[in-house]
Amino acid sequence: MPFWHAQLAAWKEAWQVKNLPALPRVELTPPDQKGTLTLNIFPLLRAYRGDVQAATQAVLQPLPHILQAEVVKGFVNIRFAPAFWGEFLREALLQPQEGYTRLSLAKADKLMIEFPSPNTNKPLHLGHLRNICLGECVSRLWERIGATVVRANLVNDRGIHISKSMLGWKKFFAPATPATTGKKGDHFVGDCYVAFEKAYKEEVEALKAQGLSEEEAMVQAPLFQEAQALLQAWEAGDPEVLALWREMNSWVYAGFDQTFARLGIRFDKVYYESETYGLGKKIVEEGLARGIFYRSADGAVWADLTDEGLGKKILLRRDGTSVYVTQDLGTAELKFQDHPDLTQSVYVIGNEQDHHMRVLIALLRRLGKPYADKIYHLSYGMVELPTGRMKTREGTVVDADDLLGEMHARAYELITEPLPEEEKQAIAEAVGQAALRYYLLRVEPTKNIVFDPAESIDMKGFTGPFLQYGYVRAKRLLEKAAEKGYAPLQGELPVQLESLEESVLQYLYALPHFMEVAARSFNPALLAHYGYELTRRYNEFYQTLSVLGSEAPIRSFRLGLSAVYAAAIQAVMEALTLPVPERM
RNA sequence: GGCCCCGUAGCUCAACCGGAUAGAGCACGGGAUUUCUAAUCCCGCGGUUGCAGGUUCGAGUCCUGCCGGGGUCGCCA
Repeated sequence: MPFWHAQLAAWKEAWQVKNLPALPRVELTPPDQKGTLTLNIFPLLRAYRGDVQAATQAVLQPLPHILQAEVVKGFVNIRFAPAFWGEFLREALLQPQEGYTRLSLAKADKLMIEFPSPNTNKPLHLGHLRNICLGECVSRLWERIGATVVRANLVNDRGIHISKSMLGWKKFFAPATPATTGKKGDHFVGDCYVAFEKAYKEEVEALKAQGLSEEEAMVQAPLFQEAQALLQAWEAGDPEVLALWREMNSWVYAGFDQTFARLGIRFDKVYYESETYGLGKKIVEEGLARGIFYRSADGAVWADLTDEGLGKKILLRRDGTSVYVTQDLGTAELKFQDHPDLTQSVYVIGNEQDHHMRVLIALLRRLGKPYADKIYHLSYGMVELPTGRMKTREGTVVDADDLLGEMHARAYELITEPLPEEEKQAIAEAVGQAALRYYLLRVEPTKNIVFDPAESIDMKGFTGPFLQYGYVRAKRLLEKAAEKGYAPLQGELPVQLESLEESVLQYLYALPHFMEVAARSFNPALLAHYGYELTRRYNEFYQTLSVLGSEAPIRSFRLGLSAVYAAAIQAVMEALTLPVPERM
């Protein structure tokens, strides 16, 4: 409901006093109709026996400053008088932080938001960037509406894939290091992993040529056997294996930290699966003892979830080592040990793991964990190439660092303002990232994104730089006004407003609504579209009407409008994780 | 085969609890700058919302079936 929240509360109250059957829906009036807000009174007509006049009057009575109300079918379109907008702009300007762009709606909520949880055997790619943008954006949105947020990263630092990169290093790279090769640590380790996969594939092909099936070949290949032995040695605590593991991880972390820093994200808490899988195993043992799980003849431990349509799930291999879900059980428990007062535990994970997450929640429910129902899987679609999925082994992965560099270079080319080199670099970084991040956030999380490396990400139109540009122009306008001694919202208000002004005001007014809905629905795309539409309207206003050149009361009002626009779009960009440049 | 997600203009996406004539960007064609940054603005072109039923004052939205794409379904994470 796009009523600025404080006013909405008063209005709702007035309604409850009347004891009417239903509140009318409040919507933004569509652009082709005259008005700012529309009250949809269709649902009320029954109570008023089809008397549109009576229903309209009842609805309008508690609202202040109505200039005009037009009834079209079941819709009551309201326009507000300049006095209303003057009040609104003043309040928004007085408290751009607490009252307008930051809300106190979710003070009781405390969320842990887990992202991006990378594996430590390859560098970050475009899929991780989508994950990071979503996770950080959702975190900021909830903070904006008043909640406490704990950002958590879960590092998948153990498992067969790690053994593979370790073997890859031993066989093909040792004793080289990132330091000796000058390569970024995560990329270096990624190369080790790819080298392993290549050699492994060759072994599998050779075995298949000898008549083995694909499945047999994959298990019997010497490199795979070696990797498994390495994993067992790791779980047994072999000091030599652990030392190499630690060293290679430190290379990867140094690389990740560099990319995280460039993206401006940090975590309140980092979990390592190497530290949580033990707890996971313990939970499985307990479940086994309580008869919730069972042991098969070969010694593996299972959960039977067939009655929930989730099939059977292995929890411990026959050699006793843990699998993915085992460590996730431990991590889930640990999160609530660390923060017992969490109201929600959010996992930002791709939709390829929808099934896995359902299994995890089902297992926790069976174990009687009260937090099982506080888990929310923020599932998002894949970032695909026109040719299909990105695949490490085929070298079609779009590397995060490469893409950031490319965006920076392209943004740099577009800078026309004469500015010092250092500032140009900073702007290029801000604009490049905004284009990339907006591109990833403007699509609803559930949908797949097709990224075509041949067609670069746009900087014009429905893009991040579009929002930045609107902001920069508004700020420069305000600066120039200040130089001339013009102040916003001084003296009298204009007698009547231009429709282009009302168009901007309508959207400014709706900011808190969009902020709240985007947060609660975990859907940044809503705010991305809001920010675009708001800026589109402001640009139209800016392009068509003069601010500095207009008469005093109008100028002052338009400056107020511009100041609130700047505050609003800044808040939107911050929530969407877009950098906010002052020039471009 | 079972389950999950997706299907809207040539392409990329919207449509807030079911609401008014389904809207933007890109691309394409035309136009706007003696005035606040042209990464902007204006005009034009572009639709059987995958198909068929159902629910109701009203369906892109909800329900059923089908078609197409993707994901996933006991020992990768």
